[in-house]
Amino acid sequence: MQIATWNVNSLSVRLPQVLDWLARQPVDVLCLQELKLTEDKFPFMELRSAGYEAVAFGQKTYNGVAILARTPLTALARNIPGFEDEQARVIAATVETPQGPLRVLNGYFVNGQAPGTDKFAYKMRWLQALHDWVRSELAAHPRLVLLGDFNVAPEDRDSYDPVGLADTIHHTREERAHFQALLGLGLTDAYRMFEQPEKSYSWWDYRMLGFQKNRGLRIDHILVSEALRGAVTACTIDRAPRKNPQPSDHAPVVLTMA
DNA sequence: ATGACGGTGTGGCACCGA
Repeated sequence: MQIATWNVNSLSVRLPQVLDWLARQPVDVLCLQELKLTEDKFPFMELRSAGYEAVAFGQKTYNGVAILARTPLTALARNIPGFEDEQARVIAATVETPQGPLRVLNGYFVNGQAPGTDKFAYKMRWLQALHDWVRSELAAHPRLVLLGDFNVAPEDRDSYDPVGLADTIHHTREERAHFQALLGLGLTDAYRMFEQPEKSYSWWDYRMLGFQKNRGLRIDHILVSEALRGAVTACTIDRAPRKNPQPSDHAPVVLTMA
């Protein structure tokens, strides 16, 4: 089975590309971020016609997340329980698979703007709350994936300019420590389970020919629990949609499991 | 140092993203 994550930067604009991508990459589960729309505007019908049920947690203008699946989605959760948040950043659901239930936690992690700002402090609080929640989710659901737009480049090799961008947003010691803390719960960065091309990124700035020059960051991730790790057979970044007219600035990341 | 690109809103630019 395949499960993917894609920050679409406005689902209203990108829906045709999402449908086109699903037609060519009929993944079992697709997690979306940055819907930038409310649930009353979510394209449930169009996705159903394409063979996908969906659950969505939306917001006007900013944020918004959804899970699409070919099979029913149950045990829905919105945002991090117990963490007051005005922003729609997390949706979780359980998907039935031939191997048993799979818990899917889809997050649009806080950007954080710059160290020292209120937004960065919010990012730190948010990451701590996420960590505590993921620990309890893992205890209840051994077969679990945590995926989405993490807004963290975990290592220097995940950035096109680790020296010039050292200690800037996505690259700080604090953000990376939070990423490592998630791995410390028993999660594995599926992309790094395999040999990958050098300079592999999942996001490129729209400006200054960022994609053409491959000036990007790997900030979209799929983490798998210990119970799933042995079943993972591949993890890839699909750069093709970034070449579309009117692309999202992010590319989908795809996990394949036996 | 700044802006560059793209999306959204009730707009003629500002804000946000990463």
